[in-house]
Amino acid sequence: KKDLTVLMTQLGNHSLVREAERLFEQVGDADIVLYTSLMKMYSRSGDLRAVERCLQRIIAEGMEPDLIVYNTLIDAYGKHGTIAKATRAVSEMLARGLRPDVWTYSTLINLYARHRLLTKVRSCFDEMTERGVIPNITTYNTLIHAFTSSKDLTAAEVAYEQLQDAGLRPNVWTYSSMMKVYLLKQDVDSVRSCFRNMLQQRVRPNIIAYNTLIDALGQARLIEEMEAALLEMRANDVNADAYTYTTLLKVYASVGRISSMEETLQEMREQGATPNLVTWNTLLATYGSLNDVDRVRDTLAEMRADRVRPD
RNA sequence: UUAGGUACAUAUGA
Repeated sequence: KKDLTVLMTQLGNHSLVREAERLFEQVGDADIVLYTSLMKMYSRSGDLRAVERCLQRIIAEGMEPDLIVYNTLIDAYGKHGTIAKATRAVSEMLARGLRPDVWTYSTLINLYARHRLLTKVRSCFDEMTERGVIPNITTYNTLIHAFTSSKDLTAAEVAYEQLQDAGLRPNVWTYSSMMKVYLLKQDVDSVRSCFRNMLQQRVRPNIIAYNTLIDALGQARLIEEMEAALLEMRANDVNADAYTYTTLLKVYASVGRISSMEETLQEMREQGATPNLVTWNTLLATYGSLNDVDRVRDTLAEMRADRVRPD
């Protein structure tokens, strides 16, 4: 039961969801924790109706939905539903005497950010602090991302300062987010120093931090340094993923190094990374911009042979 | 059982 609980929170893949459902029914006496992870699984697979059914079942079986159940529900509405539904879930939660916590507010901030409602993002943060709920590092990371996606890079930098003033320590998510901010400002020096700062603070860069660094160096046309970063990443036992390779393909294409791009695609397959839709689109766009119709045709055929559906 | 459940970051084109 414990294992299934953990497993389900990591699933979103449709065939595995069906498998997990079977196991769930076999377990029988599901508790609220198992139900919550089932909700998250459905949320990840985008099945909002199934998420709602979980809540109904929890109630039908005489259990009291707790704060975590509602936080999961609100997040599901934020990702796949409407703000109105999320707001209703908050009211329902309050009616049950549950108090929104730092997770609830961070979820709501993220929800408003996804809907590009920057004013609501700010008012939600203010409401949180007024009610004595202390923002944590994830709250600030969410804010930084919210400001970044609405192109208010200055606000993102202010939030970064504020989190440190509040005595919080940036984590790898924070550093990656700030590297993206500097990348968008085309300030590769700041990207580099942010990465170094992360190392200095003994925060271990993960694949996302490296990918962001590689993208920034590539966009600055610092090809040698980008390749050095890739080597350093591997030396630290971080394996390149589809994002890494797609970024490399894009960078080589942008500097007209088509053969390097093709070698990289080859290497990608040798390393067992699977080209995805974005990878194929990047290749198609490259050959398309070169008016290389034959290559476009070949690439499209390869893509289909790989069972990737063009969008 | 001092166990298991919820929020945040990276690549393409429109």
